[in-house]
Amino acid sequence: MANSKNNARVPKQNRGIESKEKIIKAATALFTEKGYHKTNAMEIAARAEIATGTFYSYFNNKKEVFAEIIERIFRNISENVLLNFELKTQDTPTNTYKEAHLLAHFLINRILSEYKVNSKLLKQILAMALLDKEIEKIRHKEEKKQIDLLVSFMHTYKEYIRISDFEAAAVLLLKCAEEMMHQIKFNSTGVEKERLIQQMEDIVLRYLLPES
Amino acid sequence: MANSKNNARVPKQNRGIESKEKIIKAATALFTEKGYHKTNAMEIAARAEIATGTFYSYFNNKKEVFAEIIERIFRNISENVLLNFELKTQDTPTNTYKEAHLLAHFLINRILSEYKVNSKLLKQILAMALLDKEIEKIRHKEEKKQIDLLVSFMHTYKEYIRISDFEAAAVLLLKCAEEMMHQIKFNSTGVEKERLIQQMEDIVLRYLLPES
Amino acid sequence: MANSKNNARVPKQNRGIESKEKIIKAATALFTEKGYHKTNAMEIAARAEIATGTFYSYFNNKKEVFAEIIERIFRNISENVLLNFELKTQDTPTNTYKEAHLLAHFLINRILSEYKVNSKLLKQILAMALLDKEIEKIRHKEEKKQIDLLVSFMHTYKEYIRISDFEAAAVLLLKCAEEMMHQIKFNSTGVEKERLIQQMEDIVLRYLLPES
Amino acid sequence: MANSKNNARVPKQNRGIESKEKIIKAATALFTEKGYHKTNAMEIAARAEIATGTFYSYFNNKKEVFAEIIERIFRNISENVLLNFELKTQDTPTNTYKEAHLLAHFLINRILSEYKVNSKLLKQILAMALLDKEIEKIRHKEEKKQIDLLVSFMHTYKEYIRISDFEAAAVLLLKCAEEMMHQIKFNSTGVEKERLIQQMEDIVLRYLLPES
DNA sequence: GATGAATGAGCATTCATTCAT
DNA sequence: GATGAATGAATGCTCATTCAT
Repeated sequence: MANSKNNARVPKQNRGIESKEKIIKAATALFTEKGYHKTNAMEIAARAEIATGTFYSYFNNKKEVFAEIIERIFRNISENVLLNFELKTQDTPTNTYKEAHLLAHFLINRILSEYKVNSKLLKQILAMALLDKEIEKIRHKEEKKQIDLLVSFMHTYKEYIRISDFEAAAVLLLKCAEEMMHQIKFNSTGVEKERLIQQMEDIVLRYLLPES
Repeated sequence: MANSKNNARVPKQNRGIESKEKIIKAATALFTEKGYHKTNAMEIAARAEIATGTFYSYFNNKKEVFAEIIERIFRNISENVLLNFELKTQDTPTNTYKEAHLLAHFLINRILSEYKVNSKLLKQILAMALLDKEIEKIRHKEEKKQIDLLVSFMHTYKEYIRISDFEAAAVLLLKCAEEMMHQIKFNSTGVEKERLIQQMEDIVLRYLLPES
Repeated sequence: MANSKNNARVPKQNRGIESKEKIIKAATALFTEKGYHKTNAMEIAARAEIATGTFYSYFNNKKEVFAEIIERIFRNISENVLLNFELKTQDTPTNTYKEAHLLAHFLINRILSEYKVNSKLLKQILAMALLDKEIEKIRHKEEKKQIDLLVSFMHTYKEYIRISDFEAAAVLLLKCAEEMMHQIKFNSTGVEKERLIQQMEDIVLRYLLPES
Repeated sequence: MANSKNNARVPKQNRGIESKEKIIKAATALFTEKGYHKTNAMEIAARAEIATGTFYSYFNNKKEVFAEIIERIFRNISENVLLNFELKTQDTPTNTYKEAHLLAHFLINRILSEYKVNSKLLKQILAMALLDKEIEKIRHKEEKKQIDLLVSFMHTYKEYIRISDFEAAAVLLLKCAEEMMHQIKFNSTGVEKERLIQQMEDIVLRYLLPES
């Protein structure tokens, strides 16, 4: 496991890049359909229409493919978030209320739009982040980015915000928004999406905005 | 899988009850130490100092032990919560502010005290609830209980509370508190426990209490 | 297997006889439903509503129960056959043709009426007689009886019969009749019962009777 | 059982074909020596000098090897029978008696020559055809072929034959011949081969030929 | 480089049989 | 005598990984 030889090939020719892409595509499909634990390397290779041996020239094991998949997903998300953030901050803000709303919308919509990820695959990612140190690390890196972004966002509007511990606030608000999103995606409690979003907005506004 | 014979032995003699307890104790230890997936039935039996066959007379497979373990944990938690709730509501409340504080403390402390569960085992439970339908069901049942309890709590103090969608509020607040607890337990972001609790309290008070 | 201790208890008290009967009844049901190989001792005991240990005080293993069951079945059959035979031979025969018909009917009806045994259990018995020496021996003993009976029957009417090798004839006719019965019971070829019986009669008459 | 993954490898390289043949050879030997039920997959693999896993890449379980073995045996038999049949019918027949004799010999000799199969293996096949639906199906397919062939044979000589229900006749004659063969092979009654064959011929001739 | 056959340790599960109560 | 819990060897099957072609 830990002492796996680090000899996974980095493809430089087109054929190699193609094979790697085929593996990742096949693995994503299988992890989504059957879950990470019930998928095995031979199966991924078969679905990717390559030989078992070829799989092992690109990845040392199943976990590496999974890691690569979630890194790509997170990279995608981060790019979208950054884009979103820049768009929002380009607008010249005029009043407090609008700012706060922006913030709330930022949180909610970003999270919602981010996780376009297939719900089954998302469950696999969340579970693996709990079970495996390496996957956990990848997820934490991503979360750190989001927190930093939110903290810097708060800084931009700090004069309109009633709280001061931006970091703790960012952690709680992001986690709360994320959980709201899971509730909606996994639909575990049966409370409707609209009601959750409305209350989430209310929480954010009341928490961040001073008495008007 | 689905067609597992429903022939798990129900111990009638003292010896049998002892064996079952030994299995659950050993399994809990191993799931905590090595995680669910890296633990196997033979190992549990060995640790419990019983034969492999004995394991399979009490449980049809590893998952059933896991299910029994978390059901016990949740039963424990529910009992504690109920106790806590009854103690709090016996006090004769005098003013709004105190009520809200009670609510906030209720949320935070309950969650904190609840999850005395070993952090590693907790991760296993959370992960399995994402990966396995049956474990998910057990967890959802528990969450439903907690939501209902919080909703009924809000009803008791409804005249002091500014919001009206108690159900959506309960879901969000519980999830947010739970996530805060996970942040503290798993210490992923490095923000200190006290700061998180303080902000959490602030969120709850601002969200629930009207302008004073 | 072979060196199993011969310590199966012979029940002398009523309770013991009852238990043994319960075991045989339960085993018969299970062998019929699930087949011999998929039935196990614990299951028989459970169905008989006795303890596993009790099973082993009456029988040394599963095969012994099976042997006892088929011995009883064969004893039953033999008694019926003998009865049938005696009834037929009491009639004072008057002409050749009638005798031959009697013989044909004897063969056909006896076989048909004999094997009232459940078709699934019959398959198990036939298979076990092929797979296991001891069961084979029990079956052969039974077949020997039937052959002897048929041979003695032929002797009684020898003046009307065109053949002389009674033993070989008995073997072939019995086997042929038995197979006809299996065809009817297991319905493998789809040829109707009546057609098979008619042709069987024809075979017997032509074979045994001289030109009239 | 029923939901066995249909992933038995079809060997493409020479090495693979060799392995599959080695498995079938080893399995045939073991089924013959020890019987189907007392043989297990690991043992077959060991005898074939391959790894357990290799066994399972070519067959999903023990039964599949058995099925393949008997299918090959039956294919062989069918080819021989067809050949035999064609040779016989090429001769220009001249009289009734000779035809009937041909038929009798066809039945007897074909059955005898067919079952060159090892007697122990034959017992296993017969038993499994009684115990297992899939094996039963394979055997029935083979029997159907033989019946059809015999019926068409009777048609060719229908003017010399006294009976009209060819299908029922074919079933009974084949079954009777088969049982005779088993008597000879398994030698259960002690009646000599020659006597049985002579009576069998007599049965067939009397049954099929009209009074001359 | 790619292939896919082979490996074999590893794991889940069963069940005939024993034996303490 | 009866009980039923305990045993543990046996077996079916999987799959990550290697390596000859």
